[in-house]
Amino acid sequence: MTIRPAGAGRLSADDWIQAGYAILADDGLKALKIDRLCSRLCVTKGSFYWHFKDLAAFLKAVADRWGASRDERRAVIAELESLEPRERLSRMLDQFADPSGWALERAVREWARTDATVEARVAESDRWVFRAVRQVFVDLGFDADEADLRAKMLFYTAVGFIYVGPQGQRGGRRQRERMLDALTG
Amino acid sequence: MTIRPAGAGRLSADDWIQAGYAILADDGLKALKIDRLCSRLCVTKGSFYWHFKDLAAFLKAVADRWGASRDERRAVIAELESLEPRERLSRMLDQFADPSGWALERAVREWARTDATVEARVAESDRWVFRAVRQVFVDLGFDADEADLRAKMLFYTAVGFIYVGPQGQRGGRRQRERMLDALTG
DNA sequence: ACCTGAACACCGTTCAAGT
DNA sequence: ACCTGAACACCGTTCAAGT
Repeated sequence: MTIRPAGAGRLSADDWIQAGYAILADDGLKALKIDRLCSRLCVTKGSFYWHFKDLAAFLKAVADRWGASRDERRAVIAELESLEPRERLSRMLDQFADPSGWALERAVREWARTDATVEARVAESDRWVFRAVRQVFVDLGFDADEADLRAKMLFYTAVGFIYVGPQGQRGGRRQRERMLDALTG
Repeated sequence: MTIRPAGAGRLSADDWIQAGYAILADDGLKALKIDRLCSRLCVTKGSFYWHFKDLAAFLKAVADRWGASRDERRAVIAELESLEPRERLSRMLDQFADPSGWALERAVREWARTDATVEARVAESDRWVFRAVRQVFVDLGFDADEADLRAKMLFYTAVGFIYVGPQGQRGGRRQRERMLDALTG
């Protein structure tokens, strides 16, 4: 939230991870260099190596943190279980429609292409979310095949949207609801 | 297609670009280093700098080549115009369902996140394809709003699939056709 | 405990010299 | 025309020394 002013006390590992998140979201994995982190945090490289063994350890810490934030989102979605299916779907989609995490999400998926650990985390998160979406369609009374198909359409649409960004007319929440109506009707 | 055997004559700029494609698809943009290209082609760095001004010029050449291959695909899709809409959609989706280009497609989209030129090319390609898909739904008799919505669902589903890979049961062509039936019905 | 500053290895880049 | 091989600048890494 607040940017650490230059010379405002010592840093924690957390400060480095936050800065890593920001660089990742702004300019992607390629830009995530120690020098860049240092200039952002107004310290020299030695400081980095006091907090982290090496770049790989730092990146692992960043990935762990991302995994933790995914676990939080999973908990939020799990709590929707008590809602009726159509409403549950609506709330799930709200989670994805928030653009504030898209840049980071893309960056992490990009990262996953060249890092097996990150890839495994992303894949596990995808599987969990997909199953939750499929379950909604099962709860709506569709048979296994039909639920699978409809869950795919919705899930891939959401991921695809994060990558491509808005196309065509401005849709917004209204169009999202119409899409859900089409998929659940 | 064929790998250039070590010591088999001199290289062309084209050989470098091919090697670049392969590295990009295999291990992403981060792995696209001059040293890596050289060891793949069995030459030293000086050779690279005879063919290309610098790394940026090489990357531009690779991007141009990708743009050219997109123009070819665009032409293929444009030629489908004479087909009836439902069949046209089926053929379009066949273009996307071929996994052989997915790794490169992801790599180029990843690249686009940190390169404005590549980003512009990808965005233009996306716009063109999206409009072609939307036109099919218009031709099927849907009004502008409905065609826009259905085109989004199909387009984002295709892009999302390329990123996430198969989820749930094995779908294949049969499930693709069922999805098209659902979207066009 | 946390950081500086200088040192060293690696990859992008240059260039004179080779065939 | 096309390539080698050695040189140099940059960023990841180390470490003795500072507060």
